[in-house]
Amino acid sequence: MRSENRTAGQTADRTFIETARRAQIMAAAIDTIAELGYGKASLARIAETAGISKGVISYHFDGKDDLVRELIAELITRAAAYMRPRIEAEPTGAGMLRAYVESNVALVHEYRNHVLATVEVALNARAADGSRLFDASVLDAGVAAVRGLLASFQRTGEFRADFDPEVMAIAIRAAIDAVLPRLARHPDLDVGHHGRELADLFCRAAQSEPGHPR
Amino acid sequence: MRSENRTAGQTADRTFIETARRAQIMAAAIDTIAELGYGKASLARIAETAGISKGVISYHFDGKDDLVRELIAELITRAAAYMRPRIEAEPTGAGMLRAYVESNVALVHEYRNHVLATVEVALNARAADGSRLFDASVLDAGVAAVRGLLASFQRTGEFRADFDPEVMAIAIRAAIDAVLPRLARHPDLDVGHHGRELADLFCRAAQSEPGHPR
Amino acid sequence: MRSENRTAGQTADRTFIETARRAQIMAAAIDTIAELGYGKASLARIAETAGISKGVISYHFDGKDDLVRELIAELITRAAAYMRPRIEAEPTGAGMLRAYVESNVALVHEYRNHVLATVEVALNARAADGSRLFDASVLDAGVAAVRGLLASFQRTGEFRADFDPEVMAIAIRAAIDAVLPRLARHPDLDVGHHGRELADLFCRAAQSEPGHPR
Amino acid sequence: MRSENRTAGQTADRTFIETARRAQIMAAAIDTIAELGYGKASLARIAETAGISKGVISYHFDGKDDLVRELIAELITRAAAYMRPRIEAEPTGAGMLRAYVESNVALVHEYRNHVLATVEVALNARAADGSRLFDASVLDAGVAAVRGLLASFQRTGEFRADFDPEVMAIAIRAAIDAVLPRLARHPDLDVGHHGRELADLFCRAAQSEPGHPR
DNA sequence: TATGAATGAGGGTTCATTCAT
DNA sequence: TATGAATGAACCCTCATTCAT
Repeated sequence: MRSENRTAGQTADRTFIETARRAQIMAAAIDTIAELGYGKASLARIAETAGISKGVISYHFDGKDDLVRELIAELITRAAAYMRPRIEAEPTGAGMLRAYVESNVALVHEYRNHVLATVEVALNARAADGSRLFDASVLDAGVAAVRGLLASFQRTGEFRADFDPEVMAIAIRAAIDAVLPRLARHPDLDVGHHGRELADLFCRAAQSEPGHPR
Repeated sequence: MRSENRTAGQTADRTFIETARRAQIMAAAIDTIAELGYGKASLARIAETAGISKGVISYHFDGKDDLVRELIAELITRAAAYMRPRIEAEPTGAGMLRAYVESNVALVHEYRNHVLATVEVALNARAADGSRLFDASVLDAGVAAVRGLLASFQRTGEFRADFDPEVMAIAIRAAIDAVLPRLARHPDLDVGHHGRELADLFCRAAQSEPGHPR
Repeated sequence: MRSENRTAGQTADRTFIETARRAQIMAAAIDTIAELGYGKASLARIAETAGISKGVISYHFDGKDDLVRELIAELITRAAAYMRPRIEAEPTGAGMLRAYVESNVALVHEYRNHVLATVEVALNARAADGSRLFDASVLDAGVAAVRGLLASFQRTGEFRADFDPEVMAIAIRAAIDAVLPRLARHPDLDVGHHGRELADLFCRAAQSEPGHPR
Repeated sequence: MRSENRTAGQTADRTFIETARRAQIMAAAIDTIAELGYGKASLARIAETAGISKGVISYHFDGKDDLVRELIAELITRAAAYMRPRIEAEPTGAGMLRAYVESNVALVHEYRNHVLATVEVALNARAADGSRLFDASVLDAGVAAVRGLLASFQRTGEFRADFDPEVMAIAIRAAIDAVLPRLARHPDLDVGHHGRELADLFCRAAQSEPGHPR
């Protein structure tokens, strides 16, 4: 019944009530971590937020690590479902890059607490020996995707050939990730404007010609 | 001898041995936090790294909060000393922007663990009630400085007028800050190249003309 | 399940086992404080006395302060239940005064350790800044009650009018409170005799007439 | 040089400067204990009050226990010097009793902090194993002195024969000791009035005849 | 004589986890 | 399934004491 005993395909075996409980607990964890940070988000507080007893969490999840692991996995799934169609609908490189940036910023806006919690977990969760519970493969994957996009349109000539796609990919991801803490402190941030400005910025930096962004 | 009793000017009152011990403890704290993260960097472990007893830290610092506060303050001091002359030596906006980015990246490279530790602390240190121990004013200050630089050269016409200097400032700071975790995982990263590429990127995005970066 | 979340009425919500544990812990605390004094009665020692782990106390009580607060509250409840009916059964002022003194002395005798612990706590418990955790309102309340009794029978003329009821009330409470440490050192003290003698003493001092004590 | 190596007679051997230091430290200890209580009066705080380093105390006294021992001893000496001549000047039993009570109350008033500190120490100072550092012999001695006074005038017939001098002695000491905490909370207490009232009270209770106090 | 420095034990508290019910 | 109960380790901090200078 604990998730450790499952392979991906077994997810469907879960009872309705168990699925609901897990969702409830994860939602509580997300909000608690988003508010208090990973370090202060004890199981006791998460349980309190969820209005359940502490033991339930241990029952449904294989410990705190398992809980946060699932939390991250779910955000990734959501992000892919949200962004991929928007990107793939674009024919040009600039369009795809713009779609990537804007849809990602929108995602951050929409799933604010979830993203916040994920970042908290990814940055802070550590095993007993101090090693990172989540290596940076998640982040690396994001960078790699962007780099691939950039590089492929460098090859078509739509993007300049004289920039390092790796460096720009890192910068793009960083700029997107920076929206979150900004948003946390300035809740009335104009997210659409911010997304468009970022897309402009990187399109202008990436495109070959004198540049007619947008 | 605790730091709480001191004003800035009193720093000089410290014994030679106390200064040495404080430096030793801070160095140990920096390395420990950089390696294990803020959450796992207990005073016990810091003391172990320093090869001293746990109580010594309490003797020289007014608790863990005081220690990390000093740690941050020192990095800021170092950063200013390192970057400011390099920036102010440049006559043009593009030069200053480039100097800002490159010197900051170089700083991150040179004081890697110190920067890592500072970021860990700034992101994670929380009070008992969950509120941030260090508000984002430090980060905001960095953003504000860059935005000021950008805006002033927008007014001179050297930089384009049609971008939001706030958004670009955020992006610049984010891109620089992203070097650190990258460096942590790829120690052989070509920092000089990375810094130049970033400078190119943002100069190209900011400058008015068809663009002749560098 | 911590007491902080309860109002007075919620006491009944407690599990049977929790009620039992709380009682056990309080009993252990009472004995430990009575034996070692407040200062030496650490949670570790109290837990040891109770034969449980230290954490259990934190589980059932909201910290040490909460534990000792409850301890005091319970003694006050017990004292009132014990003394009030005995006092109110008396028709005359001298009778009430005598009942007050004798029943209080008897109470001290019967709940020796509990009273000892309460006095230890009331006198010694301090907050981190040195301020008293329990102000003297408890003691003042006792003095005020006695003073009221004295004054009311001064008005009826049964008691002399030429003494300060405040001063005598203080003396009465002090004389009663002094029984405790005496008892601690001389366990075979004749408590009944002591109570009667004290009652005689203060009746003789208070009564108007040439005095026919008892 | 530490006091452990001294017999009573060696006190005179002390350097002038040492005597001064000891007095300074004791004064600081008295004030600190009076303000914060024994439990919170760490050597560090006492040293801070005295404006000296912590080590000095360890140098002049054989640890904290030794310091507080001296503190008590000195108060006893002072008390005897203060009260004895006043008592012995009285010819009658009632006069002596009155002188005892009033001079003792006056002493408490005059050496308020010193008495407060002594009480704190006597009540709370414990050895590592929890045993009292100061047994109650000090207090017992006070009770015994009063009991002797009462009993001797019971034999002369000046005092009634039908009260237990032990019980009354305990009550008298307790009433006097109660002045201190009262005074601590009501600094403007009329000490002279309080002392006279107490003397009246006990004289009236003790004297043989229909009672003409004083 | 006096100081600053360092220690190590013990303080209260929080926490993830386990377990019987 | 879910709960309350209990544990024990680790946390930060304070303290009396020791020691070299």
